[in-house]
Amino acid sequence: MTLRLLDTLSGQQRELVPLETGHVRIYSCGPTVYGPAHIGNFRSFLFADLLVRYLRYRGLRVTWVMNITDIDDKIIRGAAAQEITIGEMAKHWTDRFLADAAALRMTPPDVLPRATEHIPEITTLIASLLERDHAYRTEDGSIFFRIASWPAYGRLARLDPEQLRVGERVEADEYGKDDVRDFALWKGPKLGEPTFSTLLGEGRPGWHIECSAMSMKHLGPSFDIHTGAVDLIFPHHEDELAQSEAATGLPFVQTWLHCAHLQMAGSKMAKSTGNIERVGDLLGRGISARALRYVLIAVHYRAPLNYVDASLVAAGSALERLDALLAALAAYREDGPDDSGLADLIAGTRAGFERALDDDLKIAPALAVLFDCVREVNRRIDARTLSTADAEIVTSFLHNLDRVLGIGPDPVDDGLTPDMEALLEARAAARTGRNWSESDRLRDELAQHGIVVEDTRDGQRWRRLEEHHG
RNA sequence: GGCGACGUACCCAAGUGGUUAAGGGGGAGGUCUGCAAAACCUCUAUGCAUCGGUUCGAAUCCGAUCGUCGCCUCCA
Repeated sequence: MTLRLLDTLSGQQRELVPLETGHVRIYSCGPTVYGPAHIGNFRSFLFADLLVRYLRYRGLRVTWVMNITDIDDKIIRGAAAQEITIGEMAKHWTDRFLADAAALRMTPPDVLPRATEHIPEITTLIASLLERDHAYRTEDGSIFFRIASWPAYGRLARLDPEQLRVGERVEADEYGKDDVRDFALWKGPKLGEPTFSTLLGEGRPGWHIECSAMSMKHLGPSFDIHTGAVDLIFPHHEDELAQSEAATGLPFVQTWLHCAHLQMAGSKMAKSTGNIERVGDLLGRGISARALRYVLIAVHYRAPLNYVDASLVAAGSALERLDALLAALAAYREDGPDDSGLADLIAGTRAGFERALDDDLKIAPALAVLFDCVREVNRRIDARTLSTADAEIVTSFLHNLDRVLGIGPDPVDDGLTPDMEALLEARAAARTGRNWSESDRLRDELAQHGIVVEDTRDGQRWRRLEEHHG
C-alpha cells in the first residue's frame, strides 16, 4: 500500500500511513440541505467516493463520515419562506441528496451525522475552547473564536490574517466581536430563529464547529483524511483546523484533500449564481447516470473540470465500449486451449491501474490502461485465442476494477419481458432459415424497444442501449 | 491589491528533462458481415498559448508576455 496524496496543508505529497494500522478514517464535508445539490457538488462527493472505493479495493478498512448540515442561515430562511420547519426542509433535501447519490453510485458513507443531532458534542467542544481562552462571549449570547489566540491561523489557506481585507466581505462588527476576523462558534438566540437550550445558554451552532464536533465524535480527535472542494479551504477548513487543535491540543487531520471546481460556461458552478446543472434534471432528461458519473470522475480531482453537454455523449460512447466487451465475453464460447498471454495482460493492466491511482488518484492513466486492455481483449476475441474459461477470467477481472470505478453495467439487467424474448427467438429462427428481410425487421423492432442485436460467431447477441443524450 | 491553479489535436484529457506526445470521443479509409452493428487495422498535433533563456537534449526547468479560472469570512 503506497498511496500518495497531495496534502493541502503541507503542499506536499505524502504517503498514506493510517494512524490506526489497516484502518483509514475519512471525513468529507457533505451538503447543506437547503436545496438540490448540483453536479459540481457531486464532483467533490464522488472524488471522495473514488478514494474510499480504491482504499477498500486495496484491502484497507475504511470508515467514511459525511456530514449533513441541517441548520444554517439558508435553511432557516428557506423554511421560513415556505412556512415549514427546518426539520421538514432538511428532511426533504436530505432525501433528495441521498437519492441523487445512489443514482450516481456513490458509496453510502458509514455515518451521515446531522448537526442538529450533535448539539451536546458541539457545546462541549465550545465550552472547552472557552475554558482555554480561545473563545469569548459577546453580549447577545454569541461565542466567537479568538483568532489572535491561534498563531497558526491562516496556514491551511496560505493567507496572512493581517492581510484579510476588512470591509469587502468581512462584515463590520455587528455582534461586538473583539476582532472582525473572529468567527462564530455559537450564535445567540434571535427572534424567529430556532434555538437550543444548552449548557452555553440559548442559541444555535455556527457553521464550522459542527464539522469539528462530528468528525471528532465519529473518528476521534486525530484522523487520516479530510476532503472537500477548494472553496472550503477558507474559511471553513481553516476554522475547523484552528478550533479543533485549539480544543484538543492534538493534530487534527493527517491529510487534507481538496478538489477543484467544476466549471460550466467558463465559470464555477454555484447555486448562488444560478449557473448550475442538477442531477435530477439531467436524469429526468434521459441522461444515463453512469455517463454522468463517468464525466464527474474521469478528470483528476485537482484539475478544473470543464462541463459541456458533449462530454456526456462521449462518456456514453466510452461506456458502450465497455458494455459491448462484457456482452461479447458473456456470449463467447471456444473449446480451445487457454490463451497463454492472458495472465500477463491482466497482471500488466492491474499493475498499471494501481500505479496510476497510487499516484494521488491519477484517474486518467488508470482509464487509459483499462481501455488498452479492452482493445487487447477484443483482439483476442476476434482471433479466437481465448478459451471459454479465459472469457470468464477477464470478466471477473474487469468487475474487480469496476469496484473502484463504479461505471460498469447494472448487474441485474436481464429483465427481458416475454415479448422481447419471443422477438429474439423469432429473429434467431429467421436467421437460421436465412430469412433476411424478416430478421432485419425484427432487429428494427427490438431496437425500438432499446435492445441492440448483433450477430456474431457466437450467435445472436443482445444488449440494452442506454440513453446518453438529453 | 494578495495568494493559487491552468493554457497539449475538432472536443475531453494524460504526459512535468531523453525512444515514434497516452487514453476516450468525433472524423476519414479499410477488414469482417447476407446487410448491419460490434470489433479489429490504418490515418487524423514535426508539435504542446507566445517570445526569450538554460541544456548535448525542453510540452516538461527558468524568465517575461498574453489569456482563462479560483480563493481572500455565503460556497462542494
